[in-house]
Amino acid sequence: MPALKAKAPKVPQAVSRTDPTIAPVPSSESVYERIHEAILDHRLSPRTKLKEVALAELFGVTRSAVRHAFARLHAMKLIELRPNRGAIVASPSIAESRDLFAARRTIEGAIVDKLAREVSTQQVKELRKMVQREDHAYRHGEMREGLKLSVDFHRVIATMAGNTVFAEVLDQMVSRTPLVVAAYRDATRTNACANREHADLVDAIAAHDADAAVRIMKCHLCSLESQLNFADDTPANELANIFGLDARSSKMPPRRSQV
Amino acid sequence: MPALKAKAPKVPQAVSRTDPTIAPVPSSESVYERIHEAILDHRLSPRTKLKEVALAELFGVTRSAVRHAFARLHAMKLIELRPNRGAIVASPSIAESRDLFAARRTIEGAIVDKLAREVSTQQVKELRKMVQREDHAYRHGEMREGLKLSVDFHRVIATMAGNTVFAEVLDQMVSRTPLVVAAYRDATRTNACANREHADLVDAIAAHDADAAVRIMKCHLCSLESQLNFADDTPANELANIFGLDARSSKMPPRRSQV
DNA sequence: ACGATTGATTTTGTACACAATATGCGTCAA
DNA sequence: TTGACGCATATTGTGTACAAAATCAATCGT
Repeated sequence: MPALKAKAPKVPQAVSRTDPTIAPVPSSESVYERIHEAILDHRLSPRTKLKEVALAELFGVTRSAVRHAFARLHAMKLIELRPNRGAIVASPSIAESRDLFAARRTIEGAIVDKLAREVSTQQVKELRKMVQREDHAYRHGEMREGLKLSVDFHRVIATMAGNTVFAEVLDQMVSRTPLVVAAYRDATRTNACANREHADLVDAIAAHDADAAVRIMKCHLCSLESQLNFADDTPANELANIFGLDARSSKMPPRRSQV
Repeated sequence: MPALKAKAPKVPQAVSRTDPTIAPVPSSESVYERIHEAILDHRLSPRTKLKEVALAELFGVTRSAVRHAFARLHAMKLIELRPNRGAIVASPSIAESRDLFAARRTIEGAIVDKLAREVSTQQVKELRKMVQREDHAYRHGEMREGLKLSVDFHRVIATMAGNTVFAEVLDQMVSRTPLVVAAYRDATRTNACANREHADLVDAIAAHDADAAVRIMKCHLCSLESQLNFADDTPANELANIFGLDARSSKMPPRRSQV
């Protein structure tokens, strides 16, 4: 099995590190980003096991790099780190998901309130451009790109509001939301991330109407949450609930796609 | 110098790990906790350099353990990790400090609002006990213990409110606050962490008066913030401001106590 | 035939060695 | 005396080897 790894123990450093023109970034950074992105656009489902060696070989880095990336992903609450049992992508519970949306409502409410009062015309222009690009993506059926832009929209608003602490906190929450959606998406409903609401929000912000902006933002988040199915009335889960055990661990075959 | 470290390369694992009665916890955990506590009660000042080997020897662990602890402390924004230049305890900027307090006001506002509506008599009893212990500590001049209890009070309130996402986020913010205080404490003012305000807050919560509770909490945080000195009109800092450089790095001798 | 047990294999945890980088000091020239 | 340069030292970064633990499979006993 370990057939393609036999070299002299010295000169372990890749030459690219010494050549400043090729790769000046620590290798764990790219691993972090790639996993982060994969989780964001639903290529990695909740509960998927993340094996260190498999990922290391896949990305052409060492296990240490993967491990560093894991530490950061865990800090962002995107993966779970089970002692001696490795990492799996996080699977937020129903309660946690609800808490997340509740927290987003109050934090993003505060953010748009602040932004609506202080926004510059330049910023409004940028926001309109973002909504337009998002709209374009959805119209052309580029769901993945649309989702990314839609997530970025929330991040940009948080950054524009100018409170770095809020922006950091919200970044984590926004990153976690796709996991919630992946876990509880209602298959019967279309999840088109209501682009119209983003446009309305920008209008309210542009008009410096803080109250309206807050209302629209909270409404937007509620509408997102309402598209999810927290009922979970499959037999397996009812049993799990009855005996007070963890729900998703005993689902059908919960897509333990090994990578 | 490396006089007391010469043993066979095998059997590197400490025996305590194999003996379940002694130390079942990963060694990095204790390092994390000890540094965290030291930052919390001002034994470690902002900008203090944290050397890996020194800490490893001090705590009797390996460099790896210290490194893991650093990763977590960085995720909590308690230390800064400068590539190739090691770790220093974080020194929040003035803007960041203001943002932190602003964020705490809206988040803790939301938390007490929720708690005031749902609190149980049992929880009220527990809160009263906490205020009492805090009061006791301050009356007996145990400032360090009082500070710890005062911080815990905010954490307990967040936990009681029952939103885990808020509780986690607030935990980070509460942990960062002592750093802000350490950096900008006004020497001329007494920083007795107004115990009276905690008692009033519990009264409002017990009375299910959400509006009053929110008002008192925000007022409490404003009062904390107002005890700080963000003016920073020392000559050194004026120069630093004029040239757009970081303020605290050029202060007198900013206590670079090496540990 | 079913469940428990043991051994082989896989997978994670951690110490350590060495490389890369930064820091501090002494020297030298202007 | 001041500033720049270069060497010696100190400190951090990372790959790798080995140990501990978990997982899986086959066997055995009931």
